[in-house]
Amino acid sequence: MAKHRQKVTVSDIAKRAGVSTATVSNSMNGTGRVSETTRVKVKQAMDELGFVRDYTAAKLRTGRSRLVGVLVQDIANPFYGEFSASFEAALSQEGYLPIIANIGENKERQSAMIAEVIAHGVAGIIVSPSSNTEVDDLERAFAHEIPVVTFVREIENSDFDFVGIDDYRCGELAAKQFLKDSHSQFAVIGGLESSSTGRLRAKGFVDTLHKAGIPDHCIVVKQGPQSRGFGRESAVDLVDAHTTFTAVFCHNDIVAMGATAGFLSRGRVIGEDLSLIGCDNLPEACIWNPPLTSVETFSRFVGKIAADIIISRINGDKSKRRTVRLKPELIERQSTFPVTG
Amino acid sequence: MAKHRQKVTVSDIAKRAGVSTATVSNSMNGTGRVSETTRVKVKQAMDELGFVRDYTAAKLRTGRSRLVGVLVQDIANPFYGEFSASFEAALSQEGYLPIIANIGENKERQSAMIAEVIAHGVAGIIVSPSSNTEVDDLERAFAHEIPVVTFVREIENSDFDFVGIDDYRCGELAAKQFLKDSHSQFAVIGGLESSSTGRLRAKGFVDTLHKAGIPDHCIVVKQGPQSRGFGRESAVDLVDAHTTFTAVFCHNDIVAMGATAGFLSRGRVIGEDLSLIGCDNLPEACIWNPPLTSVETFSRFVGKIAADIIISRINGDKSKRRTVRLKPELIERQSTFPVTG
DNA sequence: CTGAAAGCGCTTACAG
DNA sequence: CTGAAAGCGCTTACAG
Repeated sequence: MAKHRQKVTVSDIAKRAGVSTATVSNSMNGTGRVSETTRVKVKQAMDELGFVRDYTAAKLRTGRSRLVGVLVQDIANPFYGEFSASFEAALSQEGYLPIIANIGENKERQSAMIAEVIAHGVAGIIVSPSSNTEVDDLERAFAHEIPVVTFVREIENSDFDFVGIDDYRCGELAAKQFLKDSHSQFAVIGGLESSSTGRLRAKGFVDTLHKAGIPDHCIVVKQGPQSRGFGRESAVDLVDAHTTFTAVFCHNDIVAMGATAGFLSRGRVIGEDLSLIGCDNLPEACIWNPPLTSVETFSRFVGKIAADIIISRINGDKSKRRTVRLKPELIERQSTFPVTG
Repeated sequence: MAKHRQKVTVSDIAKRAGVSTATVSNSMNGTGRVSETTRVKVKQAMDELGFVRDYTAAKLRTGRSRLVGVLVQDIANPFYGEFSASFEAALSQEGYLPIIANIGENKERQSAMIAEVIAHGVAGIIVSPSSNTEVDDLERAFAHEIPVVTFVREIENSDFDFVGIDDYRCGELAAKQFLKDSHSQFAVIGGLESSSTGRLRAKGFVDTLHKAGIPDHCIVVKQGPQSRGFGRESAVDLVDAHTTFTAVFCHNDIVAMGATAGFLSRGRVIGEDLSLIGCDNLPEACIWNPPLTSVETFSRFVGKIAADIIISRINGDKSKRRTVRLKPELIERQSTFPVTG
């Protein structure tokens, strides 16, 4: 095992290579003009001494850093897992690394974590805002001139760049599938009115049913968090309350998973007694029981695009607000089926 | 929207509060002795001016930081998602934040990312090592006196703390279940010989079968990466090669998912034609088709314990190597069933 | 209990 | 193309 060595600094390299610290810095950053021979000498000195640069010192001096703050509801949700993997890949290709924090639906923690990542000197922040977030809550970053990109959930009337899915269309696609299958009584489970995704997915669903002449009393809506637990409880509650419906639209696949289990616990089998549609099309959805009909929301694209936008903002892009809304696609599987008779 | 303000520094606070910078620093860090009245004055000045401390400057001066590097194979794997959520929660409670990087099975990227997080000044590193990783590959961190904790995959004969599961026992549990169900021909899919998890899970499985008198020619082993794709391909290959077996042990649930789909594409239905056991007991496993029998590997506990260990090391704990191997538990569901006749 | 000053490791005008 | 020196925002002996 190697000895613990003293930290090797730019000035050590400078001495070893017989040049100034300025030249070492220019050489490793590709700035200024450095002759080819000097560059080689510097490189060699670095290798010999085992130099590891200190971004911390560089950040202090320049104000620039290669860290990006990532604030998500819950990294354990596979949607965010896929998102993060894709985001991290794009980021690291450009020499950046993510600092990740879970914030749930907790606005106070969101504010605290924004302050925290700023204190750590991030060059930018991407955030899937907690429900009820208003412009002011993310304001602090602007005061520090740190670019902010929102994703998945949009903050209306804000200057924040946004990348996500057309959530209204998600609900619309689900409703159209159910109408095609001749359903006439419906339930919606999950999604918070206080988040754009919750509001818009439900609205797209309900509006589309209304347009098809379905009256309000044939649609029951259970709003709530995007968790397995909420999906399960809601399913049980609906059955126990003798609510009648044959088609269930879940806010996302995690909720759908909970609901599937909840219905099963009350003897209602998805794909036989009930049709069910989720949202996100998680990789596992195709082997669920039954294989889940779900609306694809392209987590990996969202991650890639979010990375592209934040990097361009970090690099000084001052153009006006950018919003990207991907078109969702419904993937039909065996959890939905036509009503017969 | 607030004006872009100048950065507020400790010396601004000092001026505003009518004290020295030393007093401001002591006041916010709880170091030295500061009178109650002074502390209040300083706090007030910070609030008025909107002070956000700069950890970067503090790190440069003290050498201490509140960032931890997290290197995983793939954050999109729900096992690592659950792990990270739990790890981040425990970490942030102590005022630390994770920098996350995916490294896959790429040793070069692993080395590069270790250097990278060190350059970013992390206080510690936790890593689930790429296959074939040797002590030397993680050595660099020690040279910088940065504590390293390995998880999931163990590097034998190393000084690195380790937290993970008893992988040999995972294989043993799966084998015992199959034997109890009277199977006599077996397949193993996934897991690399060059990683401790791959090697030990397979070994535990095969050893247990041997002990029960099962000859080698009744066990086929398909080693490979822990991916859906490998699971799918292997399943197809096994069927196409007319290999006979009724019981399949998959390295983890992700591989099991791919294998399930692969077998299905060749007309072999898990739970009817074949018994299958996965590893990790992902939250979704209970609603798969069929509900998956899986060995629980306690991702959340692993995350919590990893956080506890790295924090104690950061805080100067110099005691000898710590290894934690959690006992796995088999959760029986409908993907396994007794052979009849 | 408080203040003045040095220094962490970089980068960057500036002068050569 | 290169070098000497200042300074980023903190913390920490040290002197009072």
